[in-house]
Amino acid sequence: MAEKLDGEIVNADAFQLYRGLEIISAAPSEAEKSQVPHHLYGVLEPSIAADAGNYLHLARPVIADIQARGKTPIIAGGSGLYLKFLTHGPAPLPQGDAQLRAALDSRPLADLVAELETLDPVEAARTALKNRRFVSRALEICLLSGQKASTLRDGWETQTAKLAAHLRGYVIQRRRPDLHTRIARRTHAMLEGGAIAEVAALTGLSANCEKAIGVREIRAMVAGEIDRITCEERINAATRQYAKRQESWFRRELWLKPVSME
RNA sequence: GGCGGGGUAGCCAACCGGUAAGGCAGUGGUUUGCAAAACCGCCAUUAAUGGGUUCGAUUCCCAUCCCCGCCU
Repeated sequence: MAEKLDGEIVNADAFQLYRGLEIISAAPSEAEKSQVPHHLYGVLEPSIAADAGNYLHLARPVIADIQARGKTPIIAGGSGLYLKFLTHGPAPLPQGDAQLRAALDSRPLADLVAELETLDPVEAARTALKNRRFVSRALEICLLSGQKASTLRDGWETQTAKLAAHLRGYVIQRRRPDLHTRIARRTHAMLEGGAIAEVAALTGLSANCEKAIGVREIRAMVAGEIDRITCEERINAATRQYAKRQESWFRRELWLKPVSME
């Protein structure tokens, strides 16, 4: 596609962004990368924890540069939130603060909920209060900005409707059985293709990268806690669940056209 | 062949006379700043099979089949 459109590929996968996770994140191979220009693959140290905002700062200039050269940027990847930042822009909300998060993480959820309810009842009412992440972020916005998260969000939400009309996008769809078979094949190939050595070589991972599918599973196998079969099956299961969440996410991204690969 | 233990959803598993916990997997969903994350909903009218006891059994009894352990 990139060759036909005289395009260049820009990564939109949260984990392929990192150096050292290539195998486990199924990043493009050297051969693929030499075929057509690829951007934002392996550009971050796995010790740093990037977020969607950081990604946007990285991606915008790269995309602008491609366009300035008269080429077509082709954004590829599966991190729905990152992609949405690209298409909708960032909301005027404060960036996450590691120290504050650590402090919030040490408190009981009920405590955070109570504080959010007094600080910003409107936001509390529309937040999934069982989800610590969401409660914590809402609270973080209030504490960092000194304003109500609900107010900041409302101002932005109204602008999101007008999505740039020049965007064109596709979601690849496969039937579940096929998807599951391919996942199993992919996992097997990873383990045969150096994933174990790759994980063994990783040190000082950010809490973020620690979550990459395969890291925990392969470590457990190397430590002798689980056998190879179990390791493979756990990675498969985690990948299947991830793929399902991607389907859910992209299903409501109406500008994306489904392309069935039966 | 004998003795003992056991057969509960795809897998693991609890309850054990009053009408099937939980976990995993699966499935649907939430989602603007940890997102390959975090969280939420759904998911056995049915307990190896057949018979009996009982107002009522997955739970008690009998038979059969199967599995595991020990003995021969």
